[in-house]
Amino acid sequence: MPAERRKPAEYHHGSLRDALMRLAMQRIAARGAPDFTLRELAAEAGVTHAATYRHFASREALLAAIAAWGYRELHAREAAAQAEQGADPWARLLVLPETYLAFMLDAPGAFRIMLAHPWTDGETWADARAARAESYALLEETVGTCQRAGVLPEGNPARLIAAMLGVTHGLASLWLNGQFGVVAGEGDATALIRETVCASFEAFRASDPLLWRDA
Amino acid sequence: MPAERRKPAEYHHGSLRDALMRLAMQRIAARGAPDFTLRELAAEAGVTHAATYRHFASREALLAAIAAWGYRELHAREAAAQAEQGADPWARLLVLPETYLAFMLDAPGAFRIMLAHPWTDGETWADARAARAESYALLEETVGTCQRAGVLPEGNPARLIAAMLGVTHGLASLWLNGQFGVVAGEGDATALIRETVCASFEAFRASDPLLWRDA
DNA sequence: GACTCATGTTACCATTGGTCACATGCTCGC
DNA sequence: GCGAGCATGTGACCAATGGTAACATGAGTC
Repeated sequence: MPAERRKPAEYHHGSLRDALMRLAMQRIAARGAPDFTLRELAAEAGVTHAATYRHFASREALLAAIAAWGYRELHAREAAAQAEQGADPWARLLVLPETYLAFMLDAPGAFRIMLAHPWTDGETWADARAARAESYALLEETVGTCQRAGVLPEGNPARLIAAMLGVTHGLASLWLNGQFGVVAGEGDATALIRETVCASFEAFRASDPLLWRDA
Repeated sequence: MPAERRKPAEYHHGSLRDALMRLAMQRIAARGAPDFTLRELAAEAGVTHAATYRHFASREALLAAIAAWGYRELHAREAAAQAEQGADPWARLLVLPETYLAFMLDAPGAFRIMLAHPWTDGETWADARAARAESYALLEETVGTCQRAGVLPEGNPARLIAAMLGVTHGLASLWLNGQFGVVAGEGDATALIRETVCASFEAFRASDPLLWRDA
């Protein structure tokens, strides 16, 4: 981490914005909550806390920037993973939760802000919201393709999407909050999660189309 | 809310602890995050902020108390709902997410602390953790009964539980964080959630037992 | 080499969570 | 019925925090 800290001789940091985001994500991941201090972050970057306000309008804005980055990165990884899968719609669908969970392990700090942090309304989170919408659109599109190809049951796609997003996001959320041990005991939780998500998707695929029809 | 505020004449509030918890839950529900101030809470209860420390060791302890109360209340409601269902194992299982989601609508403030707030380690959250474990045990037991009765596929119960808890908790979490509109558009989100959870459970019930077997 | 703009610093502020010594009043043994 | 003791509330105080503003420094440009 001393890589972040500039030598005192230099006045300008060079990439303070990125450094602050990295440090914040490290701390969120380590402490399980965004309970760092701007002063603490700035100090580790070798800078006064007031300097942070040159790059982020507020502490909350730092978090929002992390969330936006996270959703964009996730979206990029999902798109790349789908490209590798070729044309098989089911493979392209299954790769989404896979990437989602892998990203959670790679960047738990960002993930926590993305899905366990209350985004207060207002301008601050607008960018993050846009990035999130993009990421969700990919899932919608992929599910639509699957339904048209007959590899997912007919019915209201919103229901299928909700179910899939629910399992994936739900297990991720449980894992992030350390609530997973309660239900699954010890052992390789991440493998269990991946396999459970996959099993659920298969269950949805083979399910009765009547289940997903609107009332 | 003036019910909370004692008349200035009286020195003792009478039930300050409960009043503070109620007020905190109101604010969390309204603001979507536990970003209230102890002073603000105390003022509305008609009391100095220092008085709160007679009832809670810290701000965090207040949140922990709310979480513990929430899990105990949830557990009580689940047990009561099951009792009403008689002996049918499947009905007793389905009533659990139903109660879970209904409680979320009744007490969104508590719910948010229960599942979207990082419980830092330590003594503070010990009570909440115990209450949570109790609540989860009920699900485990019910799923076990269903498997033995043949209304749920064979296989590692931990996987089935994870899947069920995943959808339920995941959709609840998405709803709480206002992320549900992104996938489902407008309309009665709560009905969609309930029905999606139910559909998922049915899909799991009718699924191939091989899906849930350990690798 | 002077102008300028981005970036960082110092000094400052109000607010917050938390503590402490003191005040008040309910309750229970006598 | 009354005094002691304990739970509960108060007021004054503290260090730390997020945030702001005026000033300093440096890099790039003409």
